[in-house]
Amino acid sequence: MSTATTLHVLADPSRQAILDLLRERERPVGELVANLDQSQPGVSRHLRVLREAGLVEATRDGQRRVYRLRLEPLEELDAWLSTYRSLWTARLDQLEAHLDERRTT
Amino acid sequence: MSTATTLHVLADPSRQAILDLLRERERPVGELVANLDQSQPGVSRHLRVLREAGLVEATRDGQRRVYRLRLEPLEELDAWLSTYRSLWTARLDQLEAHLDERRTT
DNA sequence: GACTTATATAACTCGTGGCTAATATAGAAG
DNA sequence: CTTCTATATTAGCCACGAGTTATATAAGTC
Repeated sequence: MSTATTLHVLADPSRQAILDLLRERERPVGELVANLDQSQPGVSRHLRVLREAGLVEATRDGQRRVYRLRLEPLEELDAWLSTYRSLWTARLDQLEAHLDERRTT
Repeated sequence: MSTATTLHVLADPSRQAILDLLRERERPVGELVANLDQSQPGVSRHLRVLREAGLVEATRDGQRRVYRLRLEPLEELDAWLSTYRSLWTARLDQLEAHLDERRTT
């Protein structure tokens, strides 16, 4: 899944809230609905989007479906972001170098 | 600016392409247009969105406007992502611990 | 099988966002 | 002040996405 997809899926407050809940522990849909101030179909729809983006996965438990977090897309996003991270660490390095120079001269 | 805003703004291929170009060096609008296979108004509109999200900033140079990257929102995004990063580093730690245990027993 | 609970899907409405073409602004040059 | 160049804004169109209500599916209970 592309990082653009992951970004788009993450850029929704309801879905962020779902991920925040699943970050603590896996949960059935009903428990998510109870915590989310949104209709059950709405939550199910978000779960579908998250599932298709690989950000969550579900297993059946009787008539319930238990959802849990999948970290892979977040790791990919982290990798993408790291190409920018080098820019601000470089900036810090420059600052340190500058301070070093001032100290030694 | 909220991370949700940053995520939404980043979740567009055209804007990602703009940031990729600005990652190398600052550039005037015309140079971006020349590299972007999109109309000038389209690029200007994306630049506005990026500007309002704090991801780029512009300075005048005669009749041109030179755009450059701003890292702050990306750093915020990185900080947000780091709350999840601990989850997969934890996973790695567990793996290591498991391997250690196998080695010592 | 009839009924209940848990979850998913469908149908619909409504706002947002991206694209383009046309126009406006603003500085540079003559 | 007219003209040219660089960039921004506006207006209109179309697609997408989020929310809701109603309905379907599927498992559990009696």
